[in-house]
Amino acid sequence: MTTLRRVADQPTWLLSRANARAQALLHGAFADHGVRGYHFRVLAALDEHGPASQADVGRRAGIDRSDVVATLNELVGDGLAARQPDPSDRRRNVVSITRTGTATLERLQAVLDDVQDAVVAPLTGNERAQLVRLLRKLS
Amino acid sequence: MTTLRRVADQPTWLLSRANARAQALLHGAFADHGVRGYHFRVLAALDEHGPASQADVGRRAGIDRSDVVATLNELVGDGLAARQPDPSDRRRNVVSITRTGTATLERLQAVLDDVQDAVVAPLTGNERAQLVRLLRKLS
DNA sequence: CGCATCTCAGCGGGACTGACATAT
DNA sequence: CATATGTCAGTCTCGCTGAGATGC
Repeated sequence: MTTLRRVADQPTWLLSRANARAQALLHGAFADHGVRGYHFRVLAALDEHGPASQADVGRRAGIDRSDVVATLNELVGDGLAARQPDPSDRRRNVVSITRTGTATLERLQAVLDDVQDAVVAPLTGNERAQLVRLLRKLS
Repeated sequence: MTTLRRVADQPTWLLSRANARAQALLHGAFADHGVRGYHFRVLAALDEHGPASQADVGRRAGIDRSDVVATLNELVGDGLAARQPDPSDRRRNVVSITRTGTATLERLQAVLDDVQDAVVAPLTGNERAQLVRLLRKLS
């Protein structure tokens, strides 16, 4: 009856489905630790690249500047990150991760690792490497 | 300074990034035609599997049954789908796609095809097949 | 001047929850 | 009785837009 391709076979659908499952797992796991994906991403960006302006944090974490503000408000409020005016450019804040933030990040990374394992569980080692390689080419 | 793995190399992040890009393209393209993803998914499910109850439509399209209600309200309002009580089970509605709905679906499928091509453009033919195969194993 | 940064308010899609009435 | 269906109201994350104030 149809001349259409099966939706369930199409790349964007598969991408969306797989992502929805992974995100659902992550949301639940992160929620147990009182954080959202944005929190982890910002902390990870700060840990990876060191202190930076909010705009740079946003670029590195793939988060809009306006969302970085709210996320940072919460992280600073929880003592996981620090925000100080940049003396060399008074438009900017220098954002850095605190010791508490690093400790939290390590716990969150362990949580993420578990989720990763669950997500890619159906794949062999070779397939996992292949998947990462292919997805990297799409980003 | 960090003992953490680079976020940008992790499967769920790559999945999320690739999906975000694809969804952004889809949102824009579908918006130009006045529809959202849910509309397309429901129409495609009806076209693929034929008339069904709302609960079945939701299962086939991967949409929660409460969201199916709102989506169907809009599709029926636009004359793209029809909703009739099921005489053999008075809890159910029998939902079907209209001729107008089929015509719209075909246009939307063409829109989707263009997006698919753009999304997987960085990949070779073999890589695209591989990606689909791997993503299917994750769903 | 143009441009970047930070902030605030708000929007909209998508996924989900809880509850309820009705019917099987 | 338990279960399935349709409906309604509401929540949450995420991604995004627009505007404004400040400083480069």
